[in-house]
Amino acid sequence: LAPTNDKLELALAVRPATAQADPGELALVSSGAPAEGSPAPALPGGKQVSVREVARLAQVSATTVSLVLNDSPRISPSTQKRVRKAMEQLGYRPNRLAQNLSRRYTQMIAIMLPSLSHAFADRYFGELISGICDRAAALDYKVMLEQVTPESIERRRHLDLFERRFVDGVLCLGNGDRHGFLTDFPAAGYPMIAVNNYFPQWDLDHVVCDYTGGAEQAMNYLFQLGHRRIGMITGSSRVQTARDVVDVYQRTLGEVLGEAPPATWREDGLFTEQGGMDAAGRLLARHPELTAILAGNDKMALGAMHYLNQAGRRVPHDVSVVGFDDMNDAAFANPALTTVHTPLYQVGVLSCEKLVSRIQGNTDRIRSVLATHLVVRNSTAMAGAVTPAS
Amino acid sequence: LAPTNDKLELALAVRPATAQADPGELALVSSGAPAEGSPAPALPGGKQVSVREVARLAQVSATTVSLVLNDSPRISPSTQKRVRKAMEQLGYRPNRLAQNLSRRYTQMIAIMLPSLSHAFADRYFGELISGICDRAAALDYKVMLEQVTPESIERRRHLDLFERRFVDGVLCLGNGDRHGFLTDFPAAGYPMIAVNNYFPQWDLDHVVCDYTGGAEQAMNYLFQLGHRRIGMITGSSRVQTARDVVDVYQRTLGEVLGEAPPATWREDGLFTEQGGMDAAGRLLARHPELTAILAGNDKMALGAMHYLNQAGRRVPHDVSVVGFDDMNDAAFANPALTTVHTPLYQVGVLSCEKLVSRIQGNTDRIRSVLATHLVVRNSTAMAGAVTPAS
DNA sequence: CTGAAAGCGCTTACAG
DNA sequence: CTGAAAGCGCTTACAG
Repeated sequence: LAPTNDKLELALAVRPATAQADPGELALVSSGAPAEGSPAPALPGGKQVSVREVARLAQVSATTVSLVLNDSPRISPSTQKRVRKAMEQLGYRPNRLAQNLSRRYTQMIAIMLPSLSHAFADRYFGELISGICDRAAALDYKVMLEQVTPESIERRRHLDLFERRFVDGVLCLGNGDRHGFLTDFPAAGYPMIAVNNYFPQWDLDHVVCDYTGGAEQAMNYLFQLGHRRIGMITGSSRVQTARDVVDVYQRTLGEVLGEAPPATWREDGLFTEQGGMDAAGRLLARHPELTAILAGNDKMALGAMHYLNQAGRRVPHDVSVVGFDDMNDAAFANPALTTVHTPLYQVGVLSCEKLVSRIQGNTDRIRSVLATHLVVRNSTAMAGAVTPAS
Repeated sequence: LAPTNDKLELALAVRPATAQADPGELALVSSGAPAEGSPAPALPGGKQVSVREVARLAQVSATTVSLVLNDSPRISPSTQKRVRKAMEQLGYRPNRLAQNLSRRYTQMIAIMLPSLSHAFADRYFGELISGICDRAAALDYKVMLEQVTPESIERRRHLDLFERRFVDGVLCLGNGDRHGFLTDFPAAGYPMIAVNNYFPQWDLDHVVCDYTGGAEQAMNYLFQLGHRRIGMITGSSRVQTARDVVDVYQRTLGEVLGEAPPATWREDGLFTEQGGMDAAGRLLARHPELTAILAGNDKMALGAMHYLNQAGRRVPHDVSVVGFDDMNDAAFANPALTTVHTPLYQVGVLSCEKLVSRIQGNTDRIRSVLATHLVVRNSTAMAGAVTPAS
């Protein structure tokens, strides 16, 4: 917005109490404010202008107004123009509630997440939601935010969004194997897509990042640097994509070592900074000979680095650390974090797109996988002058 | 959810294609699935059950059903019971669209933010939104997410949410002085609250953190540590709360020094990690004698620490750094960041609460300020064996 | 304490 | 190409 525009808007909207500031400009603008052509939006309490008013002014029926509103080709250009002018003149804005009630859809979708406290305070969800919202806006869908609680699931209220006609479709984020309620949506015929997780046991529509491919790149890179004693901080074992990363870790390391890596090289980090910090502590207390750590997400990686710093072990000289996700601040950690980039924003965009196409009748199965790639920064180095085997 | 529950839900919802897995359990459960008493939610395409159906079954009028639904005291306990049973039996769910159209409100609010790309990928917004959503859920309001673009403002479409009856009120986050459109809401009589910023020039309702108080604590702490040559990385100059922090910095430092600190001790960091990193670079190139830096938010502080690390200047030994916000990862930075805690989650909660009370008729002005406090961690130390004045 | 009727503001067959 | 009428599924005076 140019400053000029701002001032104009301000002047139009300013309250009497503050109107004395800068009288020159205000006078100028306010004389133009009640101009003939300017739309007069209904104040609350005042009567909303409806199709009827428009119809009267344009000398047509309400039906015709509605058809014009919906770009029906059946209306002659001349009446169309007349109707549009009337709408303009009255500042007519179609009531979406009424439209929704008549049509059979709402042009609204919901983002559904588990009610972790401070759920959105997380870049992980933030990126996904950003992508969803941007795409939804482009497709002229509105988006609702819905937190699903254990209690709401138990009472089967998670279907309310559909049953009470709030939305046409739902995008589910942050779910794991415990969330059997997800299957209720397809079972009832309601459009749903699982975002950035998938469920082999339920065969749900989903859009995910390629965690397996990313983990392979990360492990290969560590191998190339000469690392063999590699620990892992795992995320939730109830999330398939998290298990995928562990599987790759186990398989590739097993191949390189010639035998399965010991289970004690793995620790659960709960997907949090604190968890990652604690896990790193347990891991290195038990196995000081580890030269590298793969973490299931960046938050755990940052927690691990925090521990290592405090414990006086230098990253990457003593221990290399690799994260997963490439959150915005990974690049600004000390040292900057080597991590697998997951295109979460794009996952959001694509899932929104797919959901809308499903809503609009497309019945293809949705199994989208977006590529990931390793981003090498400064938290990894050659496995070097390291402690002898303990 | 207990595992048992999950399994039950799964079984109910499972598709034929996958139904062969674990036949024993499925058989058990599926025989119970079509039980008599269970509600039969309308499938899409199938007829939705309406007040009329309930009325018929309960042998009353639609009016009565509606009154029961709205807990009117005018209905006798006996018919009330009868109607409720009918609703239960039919799995009746009131259509919210129809309710909204009849009533004069929607029980929906919108969170409005500027369309920064990846807007939500930020803990700052995340905390606020979490607070808003939690409170809204408790108050039985739904929340919509709306990104406002320069284009939508120019076409005055930001009022659409009200004019087209999407929402009853709006919460505006992330705005600055350029966003004159904010005044349009109160001017049109629409409930709006500015969240975590305020606008002396427009006198809008708002809920904010006490940035001034927080900045005073931070500066006093630095003074106590012996710092005098303190640089500042500023946020946007178009945001009042950001200006408040700069004002405190200038005023208190001026008092201590006996004269205004040089303008060259300040640099703009654009509220981002990268900006903070660059600003720190410019600042210390010009003024290597600075012993401390106050940053307008944590992201800039982390950027500054990243620069200092790279430049071989140790935090806090050589340079102390103080942030603002206390984002979740501040505690896990290396070193852990000393910062001013801003209760963003609570700001979200309170603004939602105030908005709803405004919607429900309360006309008091809203000027809420929530206390902030300094959190001392490891990025600050005594101004010690430092370079002589240059 | 309960019901018949009108209305919320659109859309959609149907008829012409 | 256009309109009268019914309908979406509720709520709300109003009457009794």
